[in-house]
Amino acid sequence: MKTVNPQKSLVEQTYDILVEAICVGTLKPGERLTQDAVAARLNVSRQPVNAAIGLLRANRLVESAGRRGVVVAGLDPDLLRDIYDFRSVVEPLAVTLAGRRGLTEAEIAEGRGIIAEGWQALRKGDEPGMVRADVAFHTLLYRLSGNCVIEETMRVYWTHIRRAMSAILRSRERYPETVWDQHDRIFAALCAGRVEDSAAILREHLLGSFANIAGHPLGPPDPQRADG
Amino acid sequence: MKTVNPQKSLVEQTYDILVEAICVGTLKPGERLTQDAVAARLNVSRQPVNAAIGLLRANRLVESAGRRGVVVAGLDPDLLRDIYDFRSVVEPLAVTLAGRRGLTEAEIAEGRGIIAEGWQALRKGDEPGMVRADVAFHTLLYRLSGNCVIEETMRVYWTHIRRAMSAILRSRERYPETVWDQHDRIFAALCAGRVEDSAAILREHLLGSFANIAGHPLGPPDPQRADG
DNA sequence: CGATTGCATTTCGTATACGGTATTTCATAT
DNA sequence: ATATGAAATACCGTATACGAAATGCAATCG
Repeated sequence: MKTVNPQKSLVEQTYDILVEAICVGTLKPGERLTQDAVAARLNVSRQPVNAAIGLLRANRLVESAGRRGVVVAGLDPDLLRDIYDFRSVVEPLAVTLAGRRGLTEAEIAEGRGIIAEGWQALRKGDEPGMVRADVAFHTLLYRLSGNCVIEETMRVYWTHIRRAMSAILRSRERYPETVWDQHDRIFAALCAGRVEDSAAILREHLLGSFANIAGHPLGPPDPQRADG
Repeated sequence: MKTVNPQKSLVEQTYDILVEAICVGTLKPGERLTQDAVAARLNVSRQPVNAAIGLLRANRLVESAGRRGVVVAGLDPDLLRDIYDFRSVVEPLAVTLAGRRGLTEAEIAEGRGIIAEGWQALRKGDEPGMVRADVAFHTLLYRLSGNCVIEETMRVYWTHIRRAMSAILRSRERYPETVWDQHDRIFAALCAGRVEDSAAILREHLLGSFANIAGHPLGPPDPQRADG
């Protein structure tokens, strides 16, 4: 029979809701959040909201506004550059470690499934689907590395990457069509044991992804437009 | 004139106290912590303790024990291996970025000061001093990189590295005498602009540091000895 | 003697209250 | 019109209370 699903705490639920709203753009950069307002909106008390906002602050998704709540952090080009510099060494390490430990048949199948979903989303022009598959693909690489530090560190920073991706897609820019070809080749090389090839293609992929993001004006938002 | 030092919140103070106790070994692996006990000990209410323990849990310094509080995490050899694998790519990136942006005279002086303190601590056999200087040296590299992702990520993991260092020193193992020679050479090469040399010495340094840690039995503690 | 069940205790999540601090608004003086 | 001071308001940190959930232990049954 089915097992009982453990309930997420109110803190976790609150955090997830706010992260999602920030990533998809429902909560815009510069928008102010107070604990009372969020608590009223989500029909909980201030205590779990305080804890969730503490996590958002720690993950740099919001910034303190003195004793006037917090504001949703802007898309910071400097932070994104730091994240991509970071990725440029961490993700090749991830595929190196993954190649070293080898992939199981199930893991190979899982990777191919994610890539198939990415291709399908590209065919359909399903941009949110492409973002989801993109996240799933890179998260898989971290998991395959078997290195929990890579996995946990990147989980935090992917919220920022997702925000940038969503912002770019909202401005009607196209999702680069080379992405899934590159994902395909990265994974194929990894499965074939050609780890250095895989790492090289990954570095190229990251350079391209960052060039796409850097070429898009994500500068600090006009505060007057916070209510836009 | 001097600026007013803003008071640290009770949450921050509680977290710092607990981290310090875990790092220096006052709180031992396997030791159980409940919110009521910590609150009574520190003379605060449970609320800031709950928040601080949440951060400790997120930083893997404690582990949940169901509805029986948390336990201080053991020194996990797998986690330390993951951290050192991670460092092996992140720290060379840090010196690469530092070399790219160049060092100011003040930064060069600061680095030399830290290294001098390290040598002095070595001469005096001041092991806590050596650990502090070690932390300060690597933290300086992260800061010099100008990459906030490196800086913040490594800040978390250095609590684990410090724990391992403290455990090794408590077992009367000697602090490797090559450490400060290597720090000296890493920094000298960086200051001279020989970034690849600096990165190469750093990698060698990390291999040695990890070999030192890996060679020391840090395995999961005997739970019966939690009260030791 | 081992397994099961019921009950008491411990612990935590979260709601609410209170006080302090920072910020904003308004009134007054120049 | 501008500056300044006082008052009001908004917000957050933290204390406390309450209820739910998990755990441990003892009694009972097979």
